[in-house]
Amino acid sequence: MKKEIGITASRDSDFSEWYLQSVIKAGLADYAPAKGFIVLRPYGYEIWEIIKGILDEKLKNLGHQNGFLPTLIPESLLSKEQDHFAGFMPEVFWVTKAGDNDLAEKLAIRPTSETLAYSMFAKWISSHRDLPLKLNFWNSALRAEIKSTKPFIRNSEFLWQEGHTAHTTEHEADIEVRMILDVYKDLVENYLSIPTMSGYKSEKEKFVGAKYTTCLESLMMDGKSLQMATSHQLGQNFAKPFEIKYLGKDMMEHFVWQTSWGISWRLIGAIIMTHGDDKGLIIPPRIAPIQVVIVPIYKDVNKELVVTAARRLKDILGLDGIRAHLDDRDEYTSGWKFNYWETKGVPLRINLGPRDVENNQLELVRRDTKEKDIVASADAIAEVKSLLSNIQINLFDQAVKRLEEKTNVTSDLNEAKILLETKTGFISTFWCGNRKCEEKIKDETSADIRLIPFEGQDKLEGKLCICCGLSAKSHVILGRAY
RNA sequence: GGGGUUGUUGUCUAGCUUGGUAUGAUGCCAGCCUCGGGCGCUGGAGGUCGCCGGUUCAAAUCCGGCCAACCCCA
Repeated sequence: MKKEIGITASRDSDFSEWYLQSVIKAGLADYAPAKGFIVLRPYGYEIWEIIKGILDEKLKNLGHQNGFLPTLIPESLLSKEQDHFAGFMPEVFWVTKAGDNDLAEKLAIRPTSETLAYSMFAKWISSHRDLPLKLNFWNSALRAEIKSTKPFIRNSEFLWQEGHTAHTTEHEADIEVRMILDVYKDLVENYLSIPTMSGYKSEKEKFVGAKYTTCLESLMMDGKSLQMATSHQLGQNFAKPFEIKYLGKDMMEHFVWQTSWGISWRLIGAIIMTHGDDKGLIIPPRIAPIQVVIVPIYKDVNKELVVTAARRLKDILGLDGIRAHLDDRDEYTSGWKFNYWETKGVPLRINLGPRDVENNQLELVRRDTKEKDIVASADAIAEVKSLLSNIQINLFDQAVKRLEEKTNVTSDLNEAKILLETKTGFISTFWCGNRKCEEKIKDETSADIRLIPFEGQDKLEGKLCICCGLSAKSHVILGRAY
């Protein structure tokens, strides 16, 4: 009350500092001793576990199986696909020694596991009966980030999931690519409450080694774009150097068609940058480690009464599958706890004091709108459930509104530049497909072609490239990206 | 890759211009107080002043190098 504690940066005037404080003060993560690395603390890890649990189930339902790959990759293996190797080279960490002895061959700490996985695929696949092979790996990847690190968004090591599949036909791999992207879209939109745009990456921006890349892009509160997920059609680019071949029904040898795809803990950063406010996090209910926190309010004389009622309430909610937590710590005042749980982004709070116990009622406080409501104890479960789903939807709707407001249409490069500076966000426009233009757009506006949306590619008649004015080949979305 | 800002106790910070015993808050510990929006009181512990070197009788302070974090631009 008297002092500025909690988050001291304003979201709208100092977004970067606000983000940092939100992450640290909510107890999600902390800086690690080694540069560029962070430590995931229990609260942050719980969010990751929940996201992981949801996605893992979806992937298994689609017939994917989990495995685990080693962390080190021999240089000769990593370099087998040349584009891939050249693309990752600048950020690879190398292991060159074992104790005091130099290694005969350098070992790369995996920046991604395509080469590892596919050296194994070559051993495991020999018949069309072995296909499709659909594997998924929950692990970490290391890519050296020396400058511009940001917790969850850009670090030298990150947690992720990488899926790797092999198929008999190109078409089947195409379908896998899109199906996975749909799974990701469902996860991000319906669980994280973050609207996404989906489409293809340009040739310049696609995954190194891929035939094409599809992606989900979302708009953060500061108007910058964040890549949420990618799903790649690898064609036979890896199958050939790795000799992943099978004997088909036609008695002939064929190379497989492959896909790879992933999401990372970046999504946690996206949640913060999409929903947070000046008090800190707001976590969508479906992925909140604590969905409802109960804060008892009492004096010495009625402590027993209130805490007993609070315990009972917590148990009742728990039995109904609601992740409820009772903060019965005696050393903090209720007012302090209100602020504490708001910073941590718990979507719903129940204030329970002597007055409420006496009147068989509760006070419900939503994190997103800060609205307070008194409800009868008998209706607690129904009210909590309805509010949680309401908050889930409201967060999504708010984000959709922002996305719409911040997506501006123009076919003039100068205007695009002005819009990017004044209104921030996305520019919806057209492009001739020429890489020179793509680079010029970046030079002039600092904005990339974030994606070539799946939608709207059939209305190109008479549309001109924003850069060169020649007739357009694609509808594209420009944005400044993380 | 280029430029800028900043490093003082767990955290934030004063002191640096003009060299001389390290400032305050918060947090932490013990006790009291008891809670409807970061309560109050008393006492206590906590420091290689980012690191290395130089100048000096004396360096948080001046000089050089290095490291790290953050910001802006490519």
